[in-house]
Amino acid sequence: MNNKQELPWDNPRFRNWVAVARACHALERTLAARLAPLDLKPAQLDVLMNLYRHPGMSQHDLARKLLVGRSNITMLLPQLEKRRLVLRESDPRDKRILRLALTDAGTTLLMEALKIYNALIELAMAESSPAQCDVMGDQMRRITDVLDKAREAEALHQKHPDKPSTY
Amino acid sequence: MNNKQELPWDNPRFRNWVAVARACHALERTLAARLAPLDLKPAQLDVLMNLYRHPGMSQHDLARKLLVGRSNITMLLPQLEKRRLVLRESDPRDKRILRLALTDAGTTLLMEALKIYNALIELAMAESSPAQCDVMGDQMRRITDVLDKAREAEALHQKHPDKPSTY
DNA sequence: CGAAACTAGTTCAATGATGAACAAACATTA
DNA sequence: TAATGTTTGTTCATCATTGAACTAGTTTCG
Repeated sequence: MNNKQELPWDNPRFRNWVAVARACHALERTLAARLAPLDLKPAQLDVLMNLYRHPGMSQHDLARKLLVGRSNITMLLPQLEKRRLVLRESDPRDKRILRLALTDAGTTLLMEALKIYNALIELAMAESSPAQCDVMGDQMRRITDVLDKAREAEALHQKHPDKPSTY
Repeated sequence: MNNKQELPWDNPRFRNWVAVARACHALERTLAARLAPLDLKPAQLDVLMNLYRHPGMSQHDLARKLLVGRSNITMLLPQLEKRRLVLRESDPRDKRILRLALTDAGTTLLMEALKIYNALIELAMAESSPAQCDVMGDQMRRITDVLDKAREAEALHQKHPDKPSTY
């Protein structure tokens, strides 16, 4: 029996990544609890954050940024629109596209939520020096890049179920 | 107008944490795609991993480890039990408790899944040195600790909806 | 032009996660 | 022992997320 097969836990990268996943999950859970008074969920906060940074985004762009399906955005936005936090208007140049932007109320609520989010992050990372933080952030950005490229590469090999296959 | 109010994005900790969240989400998504051939989801892999490391766990312990509700475990386990990956047997000392353990098939499947997971992590973190990795992992473990303590502290201030309040 | 291919957004059924309320098995205390 | 409270796991209604199929608008190119 291959009993001495190397366990992934012996791999520092593996062990440390598991810690990342755990911390991420824990922080998201805590964030959800602290955002509850604003009647806002982490997913909605992500939307507001992205619209603040990139006003005029299309829903497709937003879905790509958030790494979720387009249909998710479709389900998510009407709630925010009804609460007058987000504006959705058709692009005159391309009638398929809906351009998204925050309203003033949306911006105000976002700032409230960001205070909460930022305070939580400060609490969680209080003992991490800025230098350590940057080392971590750089690694994370590299990871995101690698995975984006991997996703792209794989996308070439499997046809979209939407589009008719081009044989 | 308080137009010069400090944006969280100016805070290195905030900016770097956002990168963590993005990377985590991206990796989880990719992992889900690569686990699909095994008919296994990330949440199920988490269960198998924990049962491998801590055989004989109760469902409650497992829920705490995974940071999910107990009901989630109740919904998750029967699938794995039907696939003969997990054993669930009542503790003779305390008939409320169900002790969990992997079957041989469960262990085998776990090892397959871990190969995939480990390969993905190696790909994603290929450019991170072990030292950087450890710096990152240490920070993450600190974060998890801080948040666990915060959760504990808050738990004292709100009664369980389960239990009758003790006034 | 006009047919074919593509793109943006929506709908919908299936699946997952959540928390409150519950039942049964223990623990504690009088 | 009886009464009360606590812990474990389950049930269930609700909401979130997903991907496939669909509509409508746009581009490509013969």
